[in-house]
Parts: sequence; C-alpha cells; structure tokens
Amino acid sequence: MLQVRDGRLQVLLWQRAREPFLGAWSLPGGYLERGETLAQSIRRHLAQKVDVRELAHLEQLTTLSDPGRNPLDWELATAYLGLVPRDVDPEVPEDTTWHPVSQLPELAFDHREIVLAGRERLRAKLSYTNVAFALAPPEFSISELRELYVAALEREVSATNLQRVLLRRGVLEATGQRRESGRAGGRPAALYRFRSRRLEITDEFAVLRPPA
Amino acid sequence: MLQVRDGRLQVLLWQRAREPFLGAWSLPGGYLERGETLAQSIRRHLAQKVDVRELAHLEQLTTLSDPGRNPLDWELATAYLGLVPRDVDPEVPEDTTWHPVSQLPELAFDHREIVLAGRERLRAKLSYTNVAFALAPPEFSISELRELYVAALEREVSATNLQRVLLRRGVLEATGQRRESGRAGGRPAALYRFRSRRLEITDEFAVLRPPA
DNA sequence: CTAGTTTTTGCCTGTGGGTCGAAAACCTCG
DNA sequence: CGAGGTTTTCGACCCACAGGCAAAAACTAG
Repeated sequence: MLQVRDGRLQVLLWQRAREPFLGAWSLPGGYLERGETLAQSIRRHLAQKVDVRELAHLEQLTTLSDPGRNPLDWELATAYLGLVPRDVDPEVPEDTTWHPVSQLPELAFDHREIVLAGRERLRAKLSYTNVAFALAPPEFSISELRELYVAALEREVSATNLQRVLLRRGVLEATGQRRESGRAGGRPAALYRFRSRRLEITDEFAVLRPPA
Repeated sequence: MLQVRDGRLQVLLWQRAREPFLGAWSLPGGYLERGETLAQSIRRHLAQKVDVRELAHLEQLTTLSDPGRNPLDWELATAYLGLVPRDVDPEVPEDTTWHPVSQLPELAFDHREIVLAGRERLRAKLSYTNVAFALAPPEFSISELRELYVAALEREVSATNLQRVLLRRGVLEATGQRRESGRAGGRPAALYRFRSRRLEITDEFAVLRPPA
C-alpha cells in the first residue's frame, strides 16, 4: 500500500512477530485460502491492518517464485500494488507504520524489490494512465495534484504542463468550484476532479502510434 | 508462445488429452515442482513440446486465481509470454499446432484471455521497448522487420518511419551487409541487427517526460 | 537502353509536450 | 484605498519527433 504523506511517497509496513525475519519490517499479507481469489485474499489480510474501503486502487504486480526467498520453507508470493488517496489517514495498529519509499529500512524476504517495483509501476502509469485518481482526493487544485506527482516521481513537474496535458486528454474535468485563498492571499485555485475513478489507459502510448 | 508465421501472429496450442476440457485446445504448461522457479517450470514443460533454445524471450504475464477457472479442482496458474524468432520452425508433436491469434478456436480454461493478454502486452512493448528482437532473425532488412510489426500489430506501419525511429533510438544498427535483389530486381536492401538481444526499455515513455 | 521493382533518403507537416513570462485574482498592511 | 506580495492561470513561443509523400538510388529483366 502506497500513499503520499507529508509530500513523500510512503509504504505501509509492519514489524514481523514471527520467524523468519523476526523483528524485520515487511509488507502486509498472508496465506491464500481455498476457493479465494488473490485479490480477495489481499483485501482480507489488509483488513486486519487498516480500513480497506480506503483503498482506491489495487493491481497485481508479479508472482515471486525463487525457492530461496523464504529460508525456512518453500513458498510463492503474489505481490499487489495498492494505492490510498491523500485525504484519508487510516487507523493502523501498534506494530504498523508508514515509511518513505526512498528511505526503506531492512526489509524481510524480497519485500524491498517488491516495494521498488511497485514504485516503478506507479511512476510509469502516472504518465500514460489516470492512476493519479487513486492518490488524489475527490477534488483538488492543480497545484495540489502537482505535489502528488512530484512526491511520486521525485522530480520537478510543471503545473502549467500538467494541467494542459491532463485536460487535453480529458482525464480531468473542472468542478466549477474554487478554493478559498490561503492567509498569504493569492488567486483562488480552481478545483478539478478525475472524470473516471477507475484505471484507464490514456492512449496507446505515444510512440509508433496508429495513423490517426 | 507466439511467433509470426505466414505473415500472421500465431500461438502454439495443443489438444487436451484429459478432462477437464478434453479435446479442447489449450496452452502448453503444467504443474510446478517443489524448489523450482516458475520460469524454470515453464521451460521444463515447454521442452516436452519444442526445443526451448528457440525461445528468444520469456516474461511473466499474470497470475490467475478465479476459483471457477478449473471446474474440477481449485488451482492457480501463472501465465507467461514466450516469443520465437521468425527464422526458426520448431519441431512439434502430433497434438500440437500453431493457430492465428486473430482466429482462435474455443480454448480450455481461461486460456483465451491469456492469449489475448499476451498479444496486448506484445503490442504495447513493440512501441516502447526492443522486444521485436525476439520475433526477428539475427539479421534482417527494414521491410522484413516491417512485416513483423504489421503482423503483430495488425495495422499498417510505414517502413520509412520505422527505420528512422528505431535508428534514432539506437535500437538497431547496420551490419554493413546488403541482401541480394529478388528476381524482380529492386534496390538491394541493407541489413540490420538489434544492438541488444535482451529486453530494454526505450525511455520512460514519452508522455510527461523528464525535463531532459 | 528502357521499363519495372524495391529500397532509401530528404523534405515538409502537424501534434503535442516543455518553458517562460505576463496577467489575473486574492490577501495584508500601511 | 492603494501598494506590494502571493498564488494561480493563461497565452505565446520553441522544439523534438513521428507521419507521410515523393523523388532518388540501385538493382533485374528484356
């Protein structure tokens, strides 16, 4: 589960209470039950840590099968990427906290790779899909949206450009509302929302594109 | 396993000899053994059908977990996409043949979805990676390469553009060789090869790209 | 040498992202 | 109430690059 908190992309980790890797930080998860879907299983295990209704997007990353990934037993794991909007702050148990993805502690198993793969997937999709809906609140100004992009991409993004691109593509729509100015003044920001809150591919990515 | 044959993208299928779906066409595969990697397992099962050394590229697609996918038992499957270059013609057993992806017969399980997902993955990656190396022979002319793209994308592709784009990106390099003209004459085609024969991402895809 | 075929190159065009600066809209303080 | 400061928005320009066309190049066959 990733979320932008305090201007940084963070991941939800908990401290293992069992061997192997006792005490190490690790991703939430657990075993699949008979007759259950992987996605269902993920939600079930996450529910023990947070309110899963706050999960705005969930997608499969990859299935790990290296026999050495668990030193004690042979087991497979299917990794998922979950995204939480910026405006919610799920209640979490004692052993569970958010960690900036750019400063991960030692992680159990191959969880470090998984987190980094999740970040890469997110970064790529920010560019050619509307995934940002899953990081953003229902309504937001362009500069707020820009902050989310900056946090996730860890590089500068121009608000001008972001607005033009997302509007041209029809990803965003204006609500007609505007936000009140802060105490420092400034022109009040127009509010936007995502036209769709389900994953959509912007268009067959740019390069070598169809005749038109 | 996908390959371009007779100018069309085709998939290798075999006819099931057991229930469920006895007699239906299905993708090659089988059960994972203890201590084995998924990729190893795939290669082991494919080896029973073809010479796996001819597999130029193998990548994981997704893991299917719908409890209803097998009517007789509860089982998961991890689907892989394998690509075979155009110049080889693997020996296959009696019960196994190639089928055009655009004219699939009834397939067992969820194999139809898998094949179509594989095609989509391939199409997408043709645009922003060098995957085409896995469909192409070691050396080829631009118009031969163009035929591969046309077959996989099922739409027109201009040779002019293909050449310029792939050369500019440094994906292709000239061998210096040229091919002899056909019986109809015509200017002899220059031969190219892929600079790398392992998957490489061209660049963080076009849209919303870094400052430069 | 001519006609026909195929490949290659050069040029022009259009789309769309990147950037910068000015204008707009609001605040606070003197 | 006006000046100065702040933040957002809009417009204008630039440029990289893909798409397309047509001419040139390089060959064969008759």
